[in-house]
Amino acid sequence: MTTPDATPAGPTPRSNGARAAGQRDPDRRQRIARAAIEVVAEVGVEKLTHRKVAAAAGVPLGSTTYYFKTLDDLLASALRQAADDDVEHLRSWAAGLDAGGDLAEALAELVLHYLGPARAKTIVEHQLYIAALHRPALQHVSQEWDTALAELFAGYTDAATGRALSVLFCGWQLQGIVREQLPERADVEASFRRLLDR
Amino acid sequence: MTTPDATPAGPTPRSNGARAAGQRDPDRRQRIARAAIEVVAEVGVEKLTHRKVAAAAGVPLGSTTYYFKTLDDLLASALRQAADDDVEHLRSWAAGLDAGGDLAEALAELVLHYLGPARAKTIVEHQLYIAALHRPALQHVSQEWDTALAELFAGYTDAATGRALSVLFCGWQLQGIVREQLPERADVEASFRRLLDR
DNA sequence: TTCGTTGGTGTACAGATGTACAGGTCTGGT
DNA sequence: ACCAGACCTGTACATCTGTACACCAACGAA
Repeated sequence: MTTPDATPAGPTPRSNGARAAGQRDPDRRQRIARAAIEVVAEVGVEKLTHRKVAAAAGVPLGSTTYYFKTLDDLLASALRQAADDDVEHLRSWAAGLDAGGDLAEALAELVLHYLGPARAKTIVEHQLYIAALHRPALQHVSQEWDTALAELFAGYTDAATGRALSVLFCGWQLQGIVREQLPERADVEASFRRLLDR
Repeated sequence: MTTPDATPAGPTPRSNGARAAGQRDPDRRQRIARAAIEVVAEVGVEKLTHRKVAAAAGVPLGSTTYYFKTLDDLLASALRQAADDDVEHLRSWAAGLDAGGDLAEALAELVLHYLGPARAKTIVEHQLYIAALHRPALQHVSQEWDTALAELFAGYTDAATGRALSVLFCGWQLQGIVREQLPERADVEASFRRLLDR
């Protein structure tokens, strides 16, 4: 992770089968943004550097500064990317939701998914979310993120309940990521049920 | 904030009325830790440096490295200090709570306090909390923090409800610090009430 | 008084970092 | 075939960072 020589784009000017200078690579910007997310997951926001991202993305250092003028730009794109990916994931979860099913049960399942299989993703998202606190330009991305969550949940109930569900949902995530032990599914489910029952 | 010359301990070896070398100052360690909290509040964890803390605390650079071998040590102490201060604040809040009063109302009030007058404190605490994610030695501090919260709330209800209340409480805080607009007191109160009603 | 010990400071240094930029390579239009 | 411009890369540099450490001041014991 310290030396960029593991990347396919080696120091050889050309002749290498890897990508040479001048070649178009339209996805590269997004690849770099996703690599930044990866780096944040591994080392935390406070140790995010151009060089680490370049190494993780398999691109030369100059490439990261070419696509992102400043490190904050990179962080901003990473946050946006993470938010977009997550909202999309949530929508597909909602699409697969049984119409007549138990919402409290499904929400508990979702929480445990975010704290189990998708734990790394959850951690990154919270890191980026908090990083936005000192970057006014990013705050609206974070806001839209949990607004989308609230609206999604509101679709099954009403606006106020949707909001409350999203708050509780974020709370379970936040408290979950600092503990090794997952919360009891029954406890999570019961808490959602209480918000849903009138 | 760049030059440490604003501190009472100037470069003059002695003669100055300010503290000279060799003088005892038992509170200095704690003062530095609190200064670190201040710096995090201003610039975020990712830009915490020995020098900034030294400037904020009004001590020479050598002093911060004398009391805290490494920067992570400093961050750890800051987190512990913040947690201790907060738990103490919560306990005094609980002590002043009317025994027969409405808990949902009081909790909503508390949330708005953390998002209003004590907003800066809330932001720092979340920053430090998240920073602990990549520092295993610190995770138990974060855990104890919200465990204390849950136990405090459980004192008025039961263990499961206390936990749920603390989760919802953290959720409101988290979503609140990225928005300028405070949540509606009625909404917050209603959400707590739903967890409390059986 | 004398002197060892503890507490505190200023400075130096090696390493890492963000960023600019000159130059190289390819593409698409004419 | 030619060229203008877009795309991309490697490197250099000023700056900032954590940390070590030699030095000094005060205190307390003898």
